[in-house]
Amino acid sequence: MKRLPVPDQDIRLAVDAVVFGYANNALQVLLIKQKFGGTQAQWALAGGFVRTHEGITEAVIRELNEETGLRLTYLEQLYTFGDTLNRDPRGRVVTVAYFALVNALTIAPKADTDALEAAWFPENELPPLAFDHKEIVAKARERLRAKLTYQPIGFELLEKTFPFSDLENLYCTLLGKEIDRRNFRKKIMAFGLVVDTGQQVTGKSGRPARLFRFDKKKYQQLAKDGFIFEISFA
Amino acid sequence: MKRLPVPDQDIRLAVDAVVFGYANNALQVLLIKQKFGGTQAQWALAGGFVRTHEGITEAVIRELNEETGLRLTYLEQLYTFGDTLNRDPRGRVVTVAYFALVNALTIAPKADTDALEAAWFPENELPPLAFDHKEIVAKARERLRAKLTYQPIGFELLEKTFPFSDLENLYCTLLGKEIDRRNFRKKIMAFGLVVDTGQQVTGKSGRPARLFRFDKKKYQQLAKDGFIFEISFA
DNA sequence: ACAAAAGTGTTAATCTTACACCCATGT
DNA sequence: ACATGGGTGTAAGATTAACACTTTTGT
Repeated sequence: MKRLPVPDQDIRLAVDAVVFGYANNALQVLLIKQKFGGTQAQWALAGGFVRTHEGITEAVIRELNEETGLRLTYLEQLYTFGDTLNRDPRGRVVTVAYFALVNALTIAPKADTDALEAAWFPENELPPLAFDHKEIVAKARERLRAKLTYQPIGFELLEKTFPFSDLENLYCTLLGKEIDRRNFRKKIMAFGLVVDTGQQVTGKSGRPARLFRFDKKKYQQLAKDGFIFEISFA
Repeated sequence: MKRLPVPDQDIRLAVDAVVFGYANNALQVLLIKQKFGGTQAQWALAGGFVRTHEGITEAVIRELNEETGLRLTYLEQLYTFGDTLNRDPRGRVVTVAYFALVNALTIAPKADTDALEAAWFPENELPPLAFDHKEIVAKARERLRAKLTYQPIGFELLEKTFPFSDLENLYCTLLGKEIDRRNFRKKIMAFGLVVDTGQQVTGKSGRPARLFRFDKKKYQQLAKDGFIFEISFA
């Protein structure tokens, strides 16, 4: 088979991931301290260059694993940043950004690989970021806000079983709105996708909370038939 | 300034555009007959390789202009296809796909440039497509369906002034639903974004239709303040 | 007994749906 | 006069929004 012509191009392809977690009633963003730059090392998103023989999604998963060992609960492509020619001082780099969620802020420190330091920052206390990563985080934040209202994505930020108030808080915090607790519970429960595990959680002050679980299988079943998890607020 | 290291990578970056038009009560897709392949030349999306010193959006616009001379009414990034290593026989090619709309199916034949042939196909009569372009079109189609219900994107497929029935038809056709004409008109009019131009269009049989116009400026103003053009159907 | 958080129903208002006839023009 | 597509209102049903007190535990 004839090898068809391919153009000369001096463009690198990278991937970056905006990983969100939820802790202390606040949205947290995962950042990595860059290797290069010495004392001026900046914080940046997890990511790196795509290898010639790996898919781009494969590449993000690999980079995230190398840098943090995190176990993701959700991953989707976000947007490709390639309109700015000098986003990266190393040359022309186009990056495919991903949007990821985790339900536990556990970073496995891996001394043997390339990450110097990985840490969680509350979204309103982000340090200065490398490249155009601030813009990428903003886009991811917007995606998160939007998806919360039409996909059951909030559950991916909570542990498998959770008290209902955690869910309430998550929605209030991430959407920046006060939400009527009674109406919220009614709406969520009406889907029939959140089930009572029977367990209770005690320990804190106040009445013990029951623990709930999101029935993901049932959701995926329904989603196939065109069901949309949609929730709106006053 | 020290030149930082950049990896060896043998990946090309391309852009492709799914351009939709609306004519004869049907959604139309713009396709280009590929230059290479001789008698086996296949139809494909408009697109090509990104140049080292141009932005990716710039690249789609350039390619579209070179190949068709089309005047777009809407353009946004769709998705980046880079998980399949052999999507392109020429080697590892990652493509950033764009989603575009036009309100007139006018292709300027440009003999001097690279396009052999460009043509519109109704969405249900697409020929076999090159690479994974079928998948890309499917994704764009899905985006179109989704956006129709929460962004005033349908207007981009109509001429500047249009009879209301065109808008009705467009929604019915593209969403594959029967829509109550009275309710539809009420909902659309309630936004206050579609204004009567006072003109009428006659010529066809039946009562003459008034011509309307979408007030894009007003929409953009409202959109800044968080307004969402949302429309749902029974 | 009190503090702290969890849990729960009803009503009014709004929005959505279903539905059928008259109007203005060309032939 | 009739055929063709354009234009319009109302009533019943469904959904959403507003609102406050009781329950269970720990201290």
